Amino acid sequence: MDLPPRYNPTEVEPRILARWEAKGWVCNPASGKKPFAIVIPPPNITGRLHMGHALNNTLQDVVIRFKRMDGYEACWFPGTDHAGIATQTVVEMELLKEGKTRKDLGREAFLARVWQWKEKYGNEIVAQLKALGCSCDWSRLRFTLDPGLSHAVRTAFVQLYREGLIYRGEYLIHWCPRCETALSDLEVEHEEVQGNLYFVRYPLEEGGYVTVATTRPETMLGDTALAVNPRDERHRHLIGKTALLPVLGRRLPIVAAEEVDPEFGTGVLKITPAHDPVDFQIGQRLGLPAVNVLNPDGTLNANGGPFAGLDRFRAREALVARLAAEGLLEKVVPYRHAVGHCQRCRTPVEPRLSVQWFVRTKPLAEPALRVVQEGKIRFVPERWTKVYFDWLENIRDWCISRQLWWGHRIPAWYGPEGEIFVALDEEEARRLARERYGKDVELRQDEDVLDTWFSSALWPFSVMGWPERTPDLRTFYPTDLLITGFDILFFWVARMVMMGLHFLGEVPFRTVLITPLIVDERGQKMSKTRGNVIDPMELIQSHGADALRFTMVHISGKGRSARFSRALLEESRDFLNKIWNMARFVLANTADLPAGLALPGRALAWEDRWILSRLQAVTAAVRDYLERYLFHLAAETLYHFVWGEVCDWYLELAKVRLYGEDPEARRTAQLVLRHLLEASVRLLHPFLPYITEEIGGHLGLEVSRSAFPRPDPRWHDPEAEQVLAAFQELVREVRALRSELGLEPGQELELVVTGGAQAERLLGELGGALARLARVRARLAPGATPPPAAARGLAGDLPFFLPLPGAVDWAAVEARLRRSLAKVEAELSALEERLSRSDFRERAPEEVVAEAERRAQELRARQARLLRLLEAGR
RNA sequence: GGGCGAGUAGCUCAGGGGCAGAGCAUCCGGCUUACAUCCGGAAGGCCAGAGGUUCGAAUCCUCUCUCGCCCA
Repeated sequence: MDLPPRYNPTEVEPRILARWEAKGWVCNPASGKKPFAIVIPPPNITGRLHMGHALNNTLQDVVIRFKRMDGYEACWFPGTDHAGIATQTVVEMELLKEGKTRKDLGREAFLARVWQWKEKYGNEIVAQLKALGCSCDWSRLRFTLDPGLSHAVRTAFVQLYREGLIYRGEYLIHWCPRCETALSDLEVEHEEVQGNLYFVRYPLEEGGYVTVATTRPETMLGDTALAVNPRDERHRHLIGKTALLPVLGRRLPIVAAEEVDPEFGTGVLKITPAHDPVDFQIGQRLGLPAVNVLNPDGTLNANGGPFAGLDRFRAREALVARLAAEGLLEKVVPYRHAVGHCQRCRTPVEPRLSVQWFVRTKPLAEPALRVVQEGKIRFVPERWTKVYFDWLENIRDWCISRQLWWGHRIPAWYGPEGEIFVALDEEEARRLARERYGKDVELRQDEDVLDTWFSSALWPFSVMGWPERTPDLRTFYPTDLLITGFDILFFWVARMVMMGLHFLGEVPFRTVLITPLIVDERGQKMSKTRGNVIDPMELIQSHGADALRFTMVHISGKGRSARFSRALLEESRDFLNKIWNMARFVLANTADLPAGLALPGRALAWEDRWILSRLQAVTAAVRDYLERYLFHLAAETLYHFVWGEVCDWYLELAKVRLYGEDPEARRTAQLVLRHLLEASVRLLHPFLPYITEEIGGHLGLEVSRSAFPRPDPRWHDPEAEQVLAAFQELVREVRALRSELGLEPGQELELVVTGGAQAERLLGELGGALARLARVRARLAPGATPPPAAARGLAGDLPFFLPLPGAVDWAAVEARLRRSLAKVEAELSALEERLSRSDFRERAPEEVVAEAERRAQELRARQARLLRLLEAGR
């Protein structure tokens, strides 16, 4: 067994991964084990792994591995998302390089091209997830456009339509002129931009004019009225009069509308029902016509008059110039306002009147609110509950049709007079049409596809084969946990709850864990434009997936954002190296351990009892943290235990017996070391699957399929913990004195302990350990007086001195003693002040008072000893 | 405008009514046969500010300030 002194993840990880790949993580819904299920937030097929994925999927894998080891039928359902707009755009860009557009190819050929692209690049992210160590059941890998999932989408659509929860109609929607599709409210991001407020004069029919302020003058070509607030004294007289639209001369009635804000602009509002949501409302109410002036690509249509054919922003310039020339432009003032941008391509969106499909959300939102109120779904951290409530309480209908080609085509067919036949497939639509018309008629399927999030909303059950009542569905639905970012709380989480409840009558998951957003080390959001994006695959290649995972877990406890830095990654790498060397040490020193020896029944040393006591406490804590999804605390606990206790102390203590003369004692130390190593790799496995599996291999253990340790209260040993605490204090004091006196670190000194409760034990049973860790020959001499050349110290309740050959730097010794004294006295006086107050004694819990008294007594003893040492030195 | 989060050592952050913690950085000393990706030691804090609750507040409550975010 010849392990390199430095852990090399790039050699280990691919090897372990191949082993996992060969065996798989296939779940069996009929195993009879308690199920535990997670569905993955399906990454886009266009995507490559980013830091958010790394965080998210690491946490999911931590839970799945923990549950699997803990005896659950733990199933992690993986899959990818077709991502309508994103994917279509990527392929369109590719086509553009060949000088073609999707329209040149036609729908069928274009779709063939997208599928080709998907086959080639669409599974890259799956490979990346595997590299990260994700133990998904890859045999259950799904894609949102798979036949089964497409069937689920059509089934859901048809049912919702028949229940009246999906409708079609002409409404004002958000339109992206670049993507040339409708968008839902959520896909529009508002951004403050510097624009202008244009003050335009509208001539009145009776002579004179009124001035209207607008940020989008080009839309005035679609004006069909002006409006003022009826309570506005300044303008009330205008109501009922008629204005004339500049350039086009259209007659515009001046109407009263409560919506008009008298404070904005001049207090007169132009009404453009086809291009503004508020105007649309007013127009609907007052029966005003709506004039659409925009083509789908953002150029002005025939209604634009002389500006027809111009892009909306060019048209704006041209129109403003024309108004200025005609003396109708009163002024232009700079104005900051929020403009909606397409989430995908950042193009400013336009409100546009068009016929679209919508989901009636109120009836779906109500149950989704209730299940969270009733605690059937729990958010972690809990504060996200409120955000979820706020959105659902103010929910608006969801525009689900997209004028794209890539996606689930809307299962609606139109008859000769525009009758709608919504059906699972064309055959059923034909049947419905035949029933209606009494004969076969020409049917045309709706050209549009569904919002990608519509299929995502069905994900937790569509991956399990719904609408069939599959064994997976019966066993694993509802799933237990969903881990995702807050950015898709509305897009996805809320909608899954709505759909899950509607179609299955049960929540899709019981707990929603919301992860922070990964930002760079300066706290900046990672973005391509900022150029601060970190590629997790590059990190995996340099430091291994384990190091990345540990870093992700480390920062996962944050609130809204979590800073990633390479320094943290290196810290994780160092930890891996520490684990590796702990394993190396244990393996090398236990190679001769015969099989069949067991720990129970052996005479344990203090340090054995101590570390086993600590192990059981750590095991209990880690389990508790994992159950509560407090991953960072679990990881921190293990980090401190492995490095700070096992490696820093126990391994060093074990060396005494490993290199000693007593074969039985040596065996005991070996057995404890093996036990510790094995327990450690099991505890660490969910976080660091590769290195632990590799070490497990050397122990003859397949860690990933072994049992997660359970705490054993029989090991709980407060006495041993106390003894070791005293021991550590003594070692630290001697080391500190040695360092502060500038003594040779390696030089063996004599240590004389002159008192203290644990003294005998420490010098006797732990004498060898003391010699090794503090490099001293220790002896007990109660009441002994130190020679003039001696450094004095106090460790806990143990006064001691180190006789030194030469002169002693008394100033250094004194400084140390005085520092200790100052600390003791500060604490003591605070404690005495507290104890002297009668209300403390009366009202504080008994044990707190007792503890304070015990502590005060201890401190007084310490103080006395320090004073005596200081005095003696003079 | 409404809401949420953060403010603790030089930096990044844990902790969350009863002794103020870690890692990194700094300083001093060490290649001690698991590990220099290491080991030993030291220094470093009015826990943003002001009130309140409490025997006791970094921790709970109120307000203020600063920063970040979400929704309109």
